[in-house]
Amino acid sequence: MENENLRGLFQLLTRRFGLLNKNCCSADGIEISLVQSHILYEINRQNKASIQQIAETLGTDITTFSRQIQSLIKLNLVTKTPDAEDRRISILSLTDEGVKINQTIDQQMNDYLNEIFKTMNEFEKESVVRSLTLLNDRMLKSSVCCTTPWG
Amino acid sequence: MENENLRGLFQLLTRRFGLLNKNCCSADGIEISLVQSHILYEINRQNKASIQQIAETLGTDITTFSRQIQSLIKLNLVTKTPDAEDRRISILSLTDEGVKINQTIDQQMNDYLNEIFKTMNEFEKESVVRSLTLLNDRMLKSSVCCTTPWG
DNA sequence: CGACAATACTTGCAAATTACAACTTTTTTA
DNA sequence: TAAAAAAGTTGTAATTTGCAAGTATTGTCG
Repeated sequence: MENENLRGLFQLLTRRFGLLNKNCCSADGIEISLVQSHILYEINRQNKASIQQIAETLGTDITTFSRQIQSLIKLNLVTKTPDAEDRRISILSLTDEGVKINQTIDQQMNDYLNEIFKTMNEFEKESVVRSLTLLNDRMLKSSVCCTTPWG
Repeated sequence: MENENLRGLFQLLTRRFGLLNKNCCSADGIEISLVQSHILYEINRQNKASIQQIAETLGTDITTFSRQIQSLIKLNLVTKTPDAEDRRISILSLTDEGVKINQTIDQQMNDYLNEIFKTMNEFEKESVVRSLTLLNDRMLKSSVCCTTPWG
């Protein structure tokens, strides 16, 4: 069990999910990129997070991220609020429009994924969900590489 | 079981794997990008594939891909051979150096992943591997979106 | 207190990445 | 055999990205 081709499994899975994400996710007439959808997702997931926090979570250079946020603000999907206690910090949040787009994408992705899961029986489905959850948990806790204080 | 947050599971998993991939994979003094590592991986996986086949598999525009291949040829990691039967087609393959780099990255990624899997017991491990395999299979066969004739 | 370092973010600039249009070459079709 | 189609390549322009250097605010320490 030590010499599985784990990389291959992950590589294919992430690529297929990436393709799904890439082709399938615009909403309400607004076309946003894969990167932008990740940002919206993460702003929503981490409540009241700063620019730096989200940038680190996504593994993006902060200067790049700063500009990405500027774009999303122009699209009226994100807002920046100065932190009350430390005015250097900008707290990010989604606008109503941003929330809506994020939900729409969520819905679409879940629909697609459910479509795939429909080909499995209840036992397989449950096992897959449990496995992905477990993996996420262990990768989060791993000190190997690639984790930030904000998961 | 219908309203799982499947998207969230996939989003986190693929991001974490992406970070792993991003930070952890250069080899033999050659720094290659994430995109390049995917290309090497895929050229190796699909034997004797054409430029178009790999480009489609990876969901990359063919003009972009053409230039990516040019870069990899300059790095002496990939070669292009005209197809004997149809001279419009270029068959891609890895050079010895390319094979070596790909193997090194494989090794590194598998080491990291094994490190993560070490925190699981044998039953969990097996269940996760089986789940990922099943998922890959079903996504490959899915007509929903995002599959090419070459998987 | 006050200078100096550190932190959070932003902008200048240059390089890398990407994609559409238009092109060449070769093969297929009718 | 002429026209259409397919596989790649290049021109060009827009977008994305990251390092260096900047501003503004906060923390530190003599």
